[in-house]
Amino acid sequence: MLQRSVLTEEEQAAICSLEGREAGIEPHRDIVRPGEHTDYSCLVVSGLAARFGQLRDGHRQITAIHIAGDMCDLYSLMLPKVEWAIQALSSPVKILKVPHRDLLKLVRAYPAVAEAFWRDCVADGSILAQWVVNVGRRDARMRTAHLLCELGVRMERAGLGRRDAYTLDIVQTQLADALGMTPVHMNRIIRGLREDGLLVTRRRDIHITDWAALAAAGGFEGGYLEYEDGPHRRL
Amino acid sequence: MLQRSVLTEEEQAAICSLEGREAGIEPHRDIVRPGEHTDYSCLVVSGLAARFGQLRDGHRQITAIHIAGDMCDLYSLMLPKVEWAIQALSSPVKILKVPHRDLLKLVRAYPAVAEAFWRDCVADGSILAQWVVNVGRRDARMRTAHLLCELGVRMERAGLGRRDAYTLDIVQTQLADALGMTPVHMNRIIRGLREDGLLVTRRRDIHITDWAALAAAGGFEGGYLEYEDGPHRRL
DNA sequence: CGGTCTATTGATATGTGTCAAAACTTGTGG
DNA sequence: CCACAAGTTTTGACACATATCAATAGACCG
Repeated sequence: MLQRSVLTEEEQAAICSLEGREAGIEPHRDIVRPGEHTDYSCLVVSGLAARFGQLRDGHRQITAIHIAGDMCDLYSLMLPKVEWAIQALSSPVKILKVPHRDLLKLVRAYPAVAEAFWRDCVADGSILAQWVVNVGRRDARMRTAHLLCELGVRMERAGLGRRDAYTLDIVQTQLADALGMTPVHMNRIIRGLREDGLLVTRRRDIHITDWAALAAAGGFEGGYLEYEDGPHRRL
Repeated sequence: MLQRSVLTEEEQAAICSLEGREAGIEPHRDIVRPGEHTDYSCLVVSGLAARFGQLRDGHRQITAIHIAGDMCDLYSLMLPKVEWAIQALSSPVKILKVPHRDLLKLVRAYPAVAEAFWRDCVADGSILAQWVVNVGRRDARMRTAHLLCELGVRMERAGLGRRDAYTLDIVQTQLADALGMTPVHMNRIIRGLREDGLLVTRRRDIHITDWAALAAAGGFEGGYLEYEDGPHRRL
């Protein structure tokens, strides 16, 4: 988040001085449960977390994938009653629970920090809007390519690998849940991408052998992930 | 937006004193163009506006429908480079363009106003997350029912009608663009809902004759549209 | 009263879901 | 180090929802 905003040293120090309770969450275990009032937000320290909605029949749709360094559930600071679940994905996830009380004290003391957090929520919303486009108007192959590109760019930016070579600790069924399709179909799509020489997977490692081709196959334009400084960031 | 947050009279007055340039936008005309840096956000005064993303092949996906009273493109206050378009829907739309400069001055003078705007962005994100679920995991009929329920609740809350009887100045093709489907299929789905006695349409008026049934058909649970006061809204 | 949108309908094509089973991994305990 | 269990990936055959193409009918507007 700190990359997205311009903050003074004092403000950065204030953020870093936040204390929280560390917790390790087992795969498939809830970090946040829907319908609850939460009084903390979580920083993902390591691993992957996913936010998702669930239908009565049990089908689930992942609405966000959070990587290390993401503040997940920052939304709840403004709307404490959450309507979704957040779970650890495949591996144990380490999170830091930061009480809302401390966060609010911080944002009220430093308006620029409030704006940084606010900007973070907006960035999350921009990705969400892309996901709507993805799921609504792209076919399975495009969707998959698009998501893999998005995750690559985000991973690289977070210092977790290169955009064309990163580790995604996630299972095909979960990928399918993020892309609104069936695990079976997910598998066939991935096979197709591999057969076309766009990517190689080994274990949980993704190696995009032809970035340009994958980006083209997904209609990926990374603009929505850029957060260049506007002229009016600071007072 | 003012309904979602608790503000003092002074703060409310400050918001209401914002001045902007009024403008009328013809149907299908852009309010905001993608790739631009904007220096204002828009309040929708009357009519409907839609935010959408576009694919190279021309297909579009609506990612938000803004009704009168909505602040559209508030996102751009935090990320001025917008990656989407916002257009007027079927009828002329009246908007009020409020310069970012004034908005920033306001939020920096009144932290509670900043939080109110921030909360507004988060509310938009909550709807967006629901749309991902909608498009990703519900079939055409459910999706349609769900959206009609959502719009009903939002219309009612905005004082623009009743949840089961409101005017939606929108064309079937645009509804299809919001739901990620074909105009032809959209038409068949609406016919189905009518034949099942769930709703009646006349002109642009929607009359939901059996709210409970429509909500059930859409798996609609309005929780994500509720913004009850948390205990820590004010200092 | 003709022209341009919009809504409606039909026939057919296709992408994706569903069901079912086999092959492969990974981890665990003997 | 092997054997087994549980989870994951892969494959096939088939069903079904939705897209596509094409045409007609109706609404609205100048």
